[in-house]
Amino acid sequence: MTTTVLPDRRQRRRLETIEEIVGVAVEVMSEQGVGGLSLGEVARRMGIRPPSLYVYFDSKAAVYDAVFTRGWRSVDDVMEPVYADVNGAADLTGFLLRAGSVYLRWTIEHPVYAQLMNWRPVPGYEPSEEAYAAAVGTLDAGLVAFARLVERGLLREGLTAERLLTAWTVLLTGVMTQQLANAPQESFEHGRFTSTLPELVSMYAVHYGRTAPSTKGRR
Amino acid sequence: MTTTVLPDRRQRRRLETIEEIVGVAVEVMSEQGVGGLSLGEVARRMGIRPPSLYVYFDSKAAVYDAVFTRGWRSVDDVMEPVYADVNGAADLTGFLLRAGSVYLRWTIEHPVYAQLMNWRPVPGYEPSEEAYAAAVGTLDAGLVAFARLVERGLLREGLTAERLLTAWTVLLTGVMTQQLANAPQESFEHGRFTSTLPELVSMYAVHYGRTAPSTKGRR
DNA sequence: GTCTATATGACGATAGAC
DNA sequence: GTCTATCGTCATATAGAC
Repeated sequence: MTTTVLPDRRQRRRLETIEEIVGVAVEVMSEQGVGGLSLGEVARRMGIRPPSLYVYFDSKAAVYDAVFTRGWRSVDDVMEPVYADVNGAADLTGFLLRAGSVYLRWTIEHPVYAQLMNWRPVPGYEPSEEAYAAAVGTLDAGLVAFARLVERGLLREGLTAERLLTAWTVLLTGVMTQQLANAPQESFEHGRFTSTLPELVSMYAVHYGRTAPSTKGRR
Repeated sequence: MTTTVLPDRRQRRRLETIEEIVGVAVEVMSEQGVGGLSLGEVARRMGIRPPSLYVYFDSKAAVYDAVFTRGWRSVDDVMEPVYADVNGAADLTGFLLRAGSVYLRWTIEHPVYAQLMNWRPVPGYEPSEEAYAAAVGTLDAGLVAFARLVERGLLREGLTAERLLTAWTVLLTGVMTQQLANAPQESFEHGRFTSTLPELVSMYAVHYGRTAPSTKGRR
């Protein structure tokens, strides 16, 4: 009884350790910079020796891959309820405002993840094929949502969903990059760049929406 | 005669060496990543020993500062003729298209500079006050140009030049970041993100311009 | 202004005992 | 799965001779 340990329990423990490593790694990156991750420092904070980390990750790049993948999965999680509403959204502006807010808030509150996912802050590292697939998946979900907006007649016809989404992501990436690079300590609510979102949404909606979203003059 | 070396000549030689160091440093960064700069590698390529570099730069951060400063000065140089035309520009769209093209082309053709200037790719480095002043100067020149556009009636009144410029830089930063992070090898002309510039300019001009820029229907 | 020599310290990763 | 020991490499920066 005391000697028989279920394999499941072992496995669970192992997964917990992996998650702890990832969490501590993100913590180190938030203090030292994304490119300043050191496995020695991670081990030190966990109270173990550096070689023990290699039981769970083959290399430092594998740790970055884990952070990269978890980042995109986490974005999936916060965007999913937003995209689920794409059929019920009354107007384009409201939908984009919500989608943009949720995404941007996530990036401001997870700056380490956002930088690793959207910039190239780590010399010599680029995501593995598997890790990259997570990013593609998130983009695909966005594509589906935008295609639905076109179908519903909220977005201009004659343009591909890809093109509409590209312009949209350019806007969001611009806000995120400016905010994280120039005023990273500001909150999502009070950020000098994040607070331009409503105006950018309006700009986007006027240009790419099927009808002007809040025009009084109809004939 | 042979023994008397003019101080001017010494000084000139010294400045040349400094520029060579900066140039080789940028070369190394373009191969190893912006955060992967190594002074040993710079010395190796110059055929000198690492300690000799410290005659010209006090620290590695000073080299980064030099690159950072030269980057903004170089942007000043390419933008100056564009801004000089702000009084002669016929329409908003044309002016913004030219300004955006010149700026974005520069960032795509100087990716190392652009990343150092606009992202935070180097753990532990942030620009010194003097270096930062160069960035502020470039921004100020943009502010002056945008204020002039407001005065000339090409941009909407009732908004500060700051706000108009912020929205504009968000657009450009979004394009730059997406292009450099996701498809850095593509040229300015054929980049999948840089090629959206005309559309973004149109979007911006419709929203922030005083009159719709290319509307056929007038009554 | 260049060099040699060195201080000083990290880092990622592996071998192999327990 | 943890450890000790270590390999091999590289880094920034300084002291002091020439």
